[in-house]
Amino acid sequence: MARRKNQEEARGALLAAALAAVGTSGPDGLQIRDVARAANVTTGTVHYYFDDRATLLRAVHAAASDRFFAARLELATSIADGREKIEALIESGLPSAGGDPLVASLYRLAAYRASSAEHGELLGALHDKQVAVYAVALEAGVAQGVFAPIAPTLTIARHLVALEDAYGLHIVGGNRTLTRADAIELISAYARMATRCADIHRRDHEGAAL
Amino acid sequence: MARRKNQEEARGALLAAALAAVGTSGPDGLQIRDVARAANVTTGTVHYYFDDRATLLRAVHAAASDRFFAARLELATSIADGREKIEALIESGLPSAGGDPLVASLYRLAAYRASSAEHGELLGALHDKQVAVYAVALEAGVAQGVFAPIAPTLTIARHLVALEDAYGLHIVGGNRTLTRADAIELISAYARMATRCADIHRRDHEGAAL
Amino acid sequence: MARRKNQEEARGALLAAALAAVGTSGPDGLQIRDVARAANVTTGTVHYYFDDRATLLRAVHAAASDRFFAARLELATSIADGREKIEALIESGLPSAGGDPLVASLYRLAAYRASSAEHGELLGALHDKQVAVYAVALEAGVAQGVFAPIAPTLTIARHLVALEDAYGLHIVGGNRTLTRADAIELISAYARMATRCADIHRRDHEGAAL
Amino acid sequence: MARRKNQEEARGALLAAALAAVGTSGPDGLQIRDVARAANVTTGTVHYYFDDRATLLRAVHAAASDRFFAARLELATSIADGREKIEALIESGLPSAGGDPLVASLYRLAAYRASSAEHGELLGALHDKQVAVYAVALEAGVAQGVFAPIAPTLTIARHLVALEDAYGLHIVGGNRTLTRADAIELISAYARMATRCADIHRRDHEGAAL
DNA sequence: CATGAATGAGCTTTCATTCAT
DNA sequence: AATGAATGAAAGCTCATTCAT
Repeated sequence: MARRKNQEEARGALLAAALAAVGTSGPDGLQIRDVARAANVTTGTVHYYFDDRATLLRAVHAAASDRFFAARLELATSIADGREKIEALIESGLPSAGGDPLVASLYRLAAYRASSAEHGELLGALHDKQVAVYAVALEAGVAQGVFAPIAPTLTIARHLVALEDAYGLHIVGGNRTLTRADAIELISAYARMATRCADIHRRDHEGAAL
Repeated sequence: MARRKNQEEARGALLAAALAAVGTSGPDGLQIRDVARAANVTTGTVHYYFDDRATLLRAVHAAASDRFFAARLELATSIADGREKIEALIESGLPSAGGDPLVASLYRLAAYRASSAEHGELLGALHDKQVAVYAVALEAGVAQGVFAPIAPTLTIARHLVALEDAYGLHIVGGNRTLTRADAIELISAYARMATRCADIHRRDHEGAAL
Repeated sequence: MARRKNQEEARGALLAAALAAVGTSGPDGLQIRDVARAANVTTGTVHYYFDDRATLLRAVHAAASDRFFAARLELATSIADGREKIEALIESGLPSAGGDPLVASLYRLAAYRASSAEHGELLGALHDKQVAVYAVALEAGVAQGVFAPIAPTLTIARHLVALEDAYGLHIVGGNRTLTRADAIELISAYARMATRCADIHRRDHEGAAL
Repeated sequence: MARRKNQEEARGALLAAALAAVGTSGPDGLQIRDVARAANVTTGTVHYYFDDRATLLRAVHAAASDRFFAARLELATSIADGREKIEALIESGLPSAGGDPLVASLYRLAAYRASSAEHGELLGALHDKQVAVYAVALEAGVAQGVFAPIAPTLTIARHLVALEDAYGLHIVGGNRTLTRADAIELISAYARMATRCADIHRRDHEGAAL
C-alpha cells in the first residue's frame, strides 16, 4: 500500500514535470532529460513509468485535459446564476500571464492535433466539452430570464470557446498588446452582445473601455 | 545580372520549400534536409543562402506574413461593397482543408510566439494588420449604410480575427467535426449579428441553420 | 525441505524459460526481462537465482548439454542393433523444424564458443561425447557383423557428428531448401557409404533418391 | 572522379572494419562505435554511408559472401586437375586459425539466418554456390577418370560443404581439440572415400594419422 | 524468499553545421 | 555559386543490475 502510493506519487511528479515542460517549451520541446532533471530522477526512471516520449506526451495531454475540464465543470456547477457562470468560465478559461502550467500546456498542445490521431481525439473531446459547459451556462441564464440570445445558444457557445481559444493563445504566446484583462473584456463584450445581457462583467469593470 | 536573378530564384525556391515544410510539419518539424531535397539541392546549398535554421525560419515567417497580408489587402481593396469585403476576408483567412501551404504555415507558426521575440513581433504585426483590414471593411459598410454595428468596429474587427484564428486552427489541425464551411458560417453568423446586416453570406447559404 | 524443493522448482522454471529464449533468439538475444516474464516473476527474482546474465547463460548451456547428451545416450543404450542405434542417433540429433527448444538452443550456443572459455569447454565436451556415442554405435554394428567400415570408426563418427552439426544448423536457421527429411537422408547416405551397410534408413525410405 | 574514388574508399574502409568486427564479435556484437573507431571516423560518418546498423550488417554479409565465393571460384577455375581442385577448395574453405576476417565473419553470420529473411537469402545463395563449385570439381575428376564416386556427385558435394561448414565452425570457435590440419585431413578422408581416389591430399600428408 | 522501483552506462540514431574543393 | 563528405553534440531508448523492503 505504501509502496503503491509511492509509485503513484512518483508517476504524478513525473507527469507534473512533463506538463510544466510542455507548457514552457511546447510538445516538441518536451525532453525526457528535462523531465527527469525536474523530478530529480534519471531518464531511466522516466522510461520506467512511460514507455517512450510519445506515451508521456499522451499522458500529459490526457491529464491536462481532464484536470482542466474537471476544474471548470466544478466551477460552473458551483454557481447558480447564469451571468456569474459565464463570467467564471471566461476567467478560468484564460491563462494567467505567468505560470499556470496546466492551461499553458493545453494551449501548446492545441497546435498539435495534426501530428497524431490520438492528440486530435483528445483535443476534439475537450473542445466539445467546453462548448457544452458554456451552452449549459447560457441555457441557465435563459431559464433565469437574464439572457435573451440573438442566435442559437450552441452557436454562441461555440463562439465563446473560439474567442477564448484565440485570445488565450495570444496570452500564452506573450503577445504584449493583448493582456488578460483585454481578453476578458473582449469576450465579455461578445457575451453581452450575444445574450443582450448588459451586465456581464460590468459590475466591477464599469469603466473598462476597449 | 542574370546571375543575380538566378540567385534570387534559388533563394525563392528554397523559401517556398521551407514554407511548405512548415505548413506540413510545423516550425519544429522544419528540417534543412527536407528543404534541400524538395528544392533539389544539398544541405550545403541551403546553408549557403540561409546561415542557419533559425534564419531560415525567420525568413519563412516574414515571407508568409507578407504574402498573406498582401493578398488579403489586395482582395479587400479590390472590392467596393462592405459586405463583400467581409465575406472575401472571411473566406481568404481560413485555410482550405488540403494544401494551401501559405495559410497552413502561418497557423503553425502562431504557436511559436513564445520561443523568440522576433517571431512574436512578426505575429503581433500581422495580427494588428489583420484587425486593421477588417476594421476598414466594417467602416466601409457603415459608410455605405449597410452595417449598423452594435459595438465599436475595432472590437468587432478583433473578434472577427480571433474567430478566424480559432477556427482556422481547427481546420489546419484536421478537426473532423468542424469543416471549413462550418467555420465560414459561424464567423458569418457573428458578423451578421455584430453588424445587424442580415445578408452576409446569406445569398447562397439561404437555409443554413447552425 | 518443502521450501528447498520449491526453490529448485523455481530455478528450474527459470532455466527452462531461459533455454527457450536462447533457442528462439540466440545467446545474444537472451534477456533477463524475457526470462522473468516467461516464468511469471520479476527481473529481481531472476537475479536472485542467477547472479548475472553470464551466469544464467552458462547454466543454460550446461543444462542443455547435459540433458541433450543424456537423452541421446539413453536412446543409444536402449537399442541393441547397431543400425538402429545409428538411425536413432541421426534422428534425435537433428532439430525438428518447429520448436524443440533444447536442440535449438544448443545450435544457437554453438556459435558462441569464441566468446568465452567456459562455453568453449562445454561445447568441446559435448562434441567429444557425441563422437563417442556414435563411435560406440559403429563398433556395435561392426561387432554384429552388419558394418564394414571403410575408414577408422572414429573418423566416421566425427564425420557423422559434423554432418549432423552442419545440417542441423541449416534447419534451425530456417533454410527452406533443406528439410529435416533431406538432412536425415543425406547423413544416412553417408553412413551407408562409410559402413558399407546398405539398409540404414532404407527400410522405409526405399525409393528416396537424392 | 577523385572525389568519387575517395568516397568509395571510405565506404570500403568502413566495410572492411565492419567485416573484421563481425568476424571478431559476431553479428550481434557489431557496433557502429567500434567500426567508426577502427576506421578513424565518427559514428556520424558510418551513418552517412550506411543508414543504420541493419543496413551495415547486410552490406557486410553481401560483401563477405561475394568476395569469398569469387575467390574460391577463381581458385577452382584456375586449376585443371580435379584432385587439385578439390584440395584447393578444401583448404580455401577452412579459416586459418588466427585472423582471416573474411571467412571468420561468414561463419559468424551463418548462425544468423533466423534473424532476417535477407540474411537467410544470402546464406542460402552462398551455400548453393559452394555446392555447385564442389560439384563441378567432382565432375571434372570423373571426366578425367580419377574419381569413381560411390554416390551422386551432388550428394558428395553437399557433404563436402557440410563438413567444411561444421569443421570451420570449430576452428573459428577456437576449438583447441580440432586444428585446421585435422579438419583438412578429415574432409580429405571423406573425399577419398567418396571418390575412391586415394591420393587426395596424400602426396604431402603421407603419414597423417587421425 | 522475492520484489520491483530506480539506476546509469551504453548504444543507435538524428541533424544542423562546417569546410575544402 | 554550390557541393557533399564528415562531423559531433544531443537526444531517446534499452537493459542488466542493485537494493531497500
